[in-house]
Amino acid sequence: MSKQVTIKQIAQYAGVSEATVSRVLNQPELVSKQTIQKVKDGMDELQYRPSALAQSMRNHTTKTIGVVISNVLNPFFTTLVRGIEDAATKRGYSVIVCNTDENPDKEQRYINMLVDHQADGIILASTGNHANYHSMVNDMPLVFIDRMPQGKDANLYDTVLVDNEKGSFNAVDALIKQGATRVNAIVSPVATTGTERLNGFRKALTAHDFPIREQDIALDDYLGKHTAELALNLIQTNQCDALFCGNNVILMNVLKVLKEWQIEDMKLAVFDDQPWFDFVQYPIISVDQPAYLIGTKAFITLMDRLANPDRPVTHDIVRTKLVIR
Amino acid sequence: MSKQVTIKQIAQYAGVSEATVSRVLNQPELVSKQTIQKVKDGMDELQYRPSALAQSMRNHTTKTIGVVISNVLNPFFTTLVRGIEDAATKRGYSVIVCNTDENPDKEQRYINMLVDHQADGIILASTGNHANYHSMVNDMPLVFIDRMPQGKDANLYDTVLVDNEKGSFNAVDALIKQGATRVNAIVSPVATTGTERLNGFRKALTAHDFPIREQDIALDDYLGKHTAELALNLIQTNQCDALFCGNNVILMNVLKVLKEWQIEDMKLAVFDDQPWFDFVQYPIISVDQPAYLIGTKAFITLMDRLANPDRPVTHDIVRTKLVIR
DNA sequence: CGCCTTTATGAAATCGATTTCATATACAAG
DNA sequence: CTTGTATATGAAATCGATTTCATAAAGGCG
Repeated sequence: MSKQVTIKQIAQYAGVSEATVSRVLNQPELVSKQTIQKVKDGMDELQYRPSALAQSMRNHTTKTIGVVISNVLNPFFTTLVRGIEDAATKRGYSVIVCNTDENPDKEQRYINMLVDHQADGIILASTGNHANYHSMVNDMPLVFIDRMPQGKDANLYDTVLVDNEKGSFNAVDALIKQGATRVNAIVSPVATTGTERLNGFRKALTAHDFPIREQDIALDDYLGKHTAELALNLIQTNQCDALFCGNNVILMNVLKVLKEWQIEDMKLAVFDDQPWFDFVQYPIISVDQPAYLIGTKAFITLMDRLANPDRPVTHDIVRTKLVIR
Repeated sequence: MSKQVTIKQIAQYAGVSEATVSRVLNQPELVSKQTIQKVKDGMDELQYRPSALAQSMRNHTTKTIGVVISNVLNPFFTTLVRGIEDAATKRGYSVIVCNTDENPDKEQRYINMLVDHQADGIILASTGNHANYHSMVNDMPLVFIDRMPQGKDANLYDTVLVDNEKGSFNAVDALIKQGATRVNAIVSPVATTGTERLNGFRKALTAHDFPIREQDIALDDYLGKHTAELALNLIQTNQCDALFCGNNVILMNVLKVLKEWQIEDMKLAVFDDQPWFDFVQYPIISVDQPAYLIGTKAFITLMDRLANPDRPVTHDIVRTKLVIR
């Protein structure tokens, strides 16, 4: 702080103007060999590092992007974030991560913050409750991940999503093929993913001529406060022998119930895969989403958009993989 | 980008100087009621948001901190980061997360980047290979977490750590009390934590009059490429009946080996606790670190330091909790 | 009514870079 | 020796805010 070395001091040291110092960094071909040397000596001597702040100010680019997700504690998002960060770092970008906890107000605040900081773009797993993103971000590029954007601006933006319906279909289909006779579901109604996963669930039942009973479906709240209760209710009143969980958080809560009530016989399927599923006593069927890949793809999409703001909107759907245990 | 509304336009709209607009935001008591109203109308009308960049430039504070950890994919660090972010958000700070993958060069680059961006401070889980942090960060406040700083600058900085030795001691002690007759260990030699955890392991053995055999100890590399191999080797050649794992990543790899080789009888203990340990067929003994708390404490320590740069260095050690299953 | 203090405001400097425009020197061609 | 063209450099404007300093108007007091 006190010791911040500026371009001015380098100029002074080398006996040249600030413009020349700047040129040494940005267009050295315009500067004579000897001057370059003098300036570089000064930079080494004084340990000069240009202020990224001042550069951003002048250049109108911060080399920073925002990532707005619901929660880094969810390993799906963590992996996704890591994918983004690795890609970003390679291209000299920094990443600011924001957790919305599925709270639209928080999402709003974070987006404002990112706009204020002039992030070059935002990658967003939307809570889905903002009608008008465009007015919020003011031409800043936005890439939607994981959840479909909603509202009238929806088709203005690039997306990188997974095929929730198909993934869920496959998982439930596998449950039934493994002999399940009554499959229940717990999904989170947050954003678009819950609905789509439920559609897959329904279609799989139908494909096997199973009746669709609404009491076989429970809608979880995001925070998971009542998941255990809901699960227990399904299990006890419906006597189901298989449960489809809409995400890894739900599965975790279901496992708690099973353990607590010592329920040994239950077929489980879940959207999203985690390494530790291998070690659980139940043979968990899971839909593996390429979270890391979604991250890198989203970043690349964002870069493309920055390079070419007027190119047509892209909608990328990445493939899921069914894991049967 | 194109539409960025500046203070100038508000000034124009309200027919006042830029200084006055700025005062409306920062010292409204100096401005007359009517003028405030005019200016605020302008802000609403044009949807003005001050450029955080320009403010940072002028105020020499970015309201941004850096968090440098080895890997967000490690749930311990994720939880820690979440603790930091929640605390930071409450105080209006943004967080930039950086993954070093235990690579000192990456650490170096990220710290440089944060210095360039004039972060207000850094929270750092050091790889431990930098002799001279002070020359790198140039008076920027630094809080070390998880790992002890090393080198000659070590005692210049605030720390928030856990008692690795005691935690490990308790875990190994518990293994033995559960009947283990030969306990082996796999730890990561990265940073200071590995050594400390190993010390705890040794002391526990000694306390029970167990001999300490060096072939009972394996040093893992961080990336975990050879963990499985090492584990298998310990198990097969030493015929151990209990394994102490230095962190959750190591445990995961050990579980893979046990599963692959269908080894059912193995007592396990691990430093760090994860929710899913509850569902694994082995009754895992774990040392629960309050990761979230470490995060919030680190952030608060950083804020204290910023508020009072000359206050004495603090060394906070948070308590671990033994979880026996 | 003249002087002094408050109150309200603006002009200009500043933060640390980049870039445009002007200028000075060196060298080549006529 | 003059003119023209590269080549190398600096002065000043700029990015969008904040703050100091100066000043003008308004109000209080003897």
